[in-house]
Amino acid sequence: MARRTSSSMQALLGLLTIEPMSGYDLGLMVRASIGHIWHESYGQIYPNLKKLAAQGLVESKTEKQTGRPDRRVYSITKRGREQLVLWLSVPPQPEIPRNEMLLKLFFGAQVPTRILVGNVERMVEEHRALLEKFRHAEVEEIDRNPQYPDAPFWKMAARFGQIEMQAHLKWAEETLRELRKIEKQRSSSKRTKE
Amino acid sequence: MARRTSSSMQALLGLLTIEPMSGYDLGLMVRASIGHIWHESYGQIYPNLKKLAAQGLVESKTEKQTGRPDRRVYSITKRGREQLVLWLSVPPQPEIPRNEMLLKLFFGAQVPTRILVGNVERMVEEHRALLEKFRHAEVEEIDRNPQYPDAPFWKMAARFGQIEMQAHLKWAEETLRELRKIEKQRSSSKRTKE
DNA sequence: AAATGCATGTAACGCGTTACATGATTTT
DNA sequence: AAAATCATGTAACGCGTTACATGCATTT
Repeated sequence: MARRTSSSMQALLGLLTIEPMSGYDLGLMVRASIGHIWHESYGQIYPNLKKLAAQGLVESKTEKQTGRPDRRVYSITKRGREQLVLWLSVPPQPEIPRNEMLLKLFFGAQVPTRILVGNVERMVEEHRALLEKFRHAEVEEIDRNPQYPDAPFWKMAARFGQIEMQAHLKWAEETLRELRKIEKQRSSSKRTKE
Repeated sequence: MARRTSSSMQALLGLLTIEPMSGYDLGLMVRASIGHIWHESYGQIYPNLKKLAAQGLVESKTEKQTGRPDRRVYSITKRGREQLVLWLSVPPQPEIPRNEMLLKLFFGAQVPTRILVGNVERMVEEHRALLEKFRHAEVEEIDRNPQYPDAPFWKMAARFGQIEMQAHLKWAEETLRELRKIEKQRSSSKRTKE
């Protein structure tokens, strides 16, 4: 049996402690606010909300809206909170690493250096954009609720993202310098061969 | 259709550029040497090697051994190398984040602080152990082949791991301080209530 | 007129892990 | 005597993505 505690459902349960939300809202949230911590696709969200409801961990009511489709808003139940605390008390399993960019760099000797340079440069751009986006979203969210009991924990998670990204950017700079050195060496060794 | 370029097979193909290896060797390698970059389980490795062989991207020969089971050693073919270069030239897709530890911290208000402290402390221990392990493995591997064309790229990948882990440890220290502050606040507010 | 946003959902499929099976040898 | 190491493999299952379906309202 492949038992894995399905952290997907627990994540949804946790997010519903913040406030009642629809599946759509949850999707927006993982995309906009906590995207650097956790991701869920809608293909996961909707079925899992149903399952949570079947287990009595959340309950839903339909909100009629004019002009747009009805919203099915979920809120966490008392039993849901109890279940969440259980899950939160289990030590998190460490990440299993699968960094495609690093792997491709690891095999870098097989391809022209400019491809690797492009990869790293693209990563830098993406990182800068993400850093902006999440810093913005988090600062807003935290400052909107100054005395909120969640605020300090959100800040810690946000800090992780910032510190990690800074480290990645530092590495990227260092690596780009190295790659350009290799590029020069290769082109000069080509010249001496001719 | 869910087409995902199955980077698992490409990873195996890439590793076979280093030297011919058996499935068992590949498993050892991802566990010991490049474990912070990439992971594969044996349940993936063996079937994927078969598929690669069926496509003519690798070829195998059986090595008889006395006393222990025969080894099926795979080597990459010319077509395999061509295929690998194609894959290496495709921009890597960014990681999809799913950090269980961070997520649990994000919901930290729901549980006693000591649980979170425990989680972070466990992470620090794991990180220190990994840092040791991989630094060791990489230094060995790189220094064993000083003039090897792969060496500079392996170094870059190794540097990534080091820089990232340092950043994580820095964050962990900072976070432990914060958590202890919160712990004190909570216990003092409990006293004033009594 | 076409595209985007709001909103919920299902089906198909691929990927990956875990567990199991086998069996000899060496270490504890 | 039991456990670990070497070595290859298969089967079952869960997780997650992608693609598709629907349909109205607003924006371009």
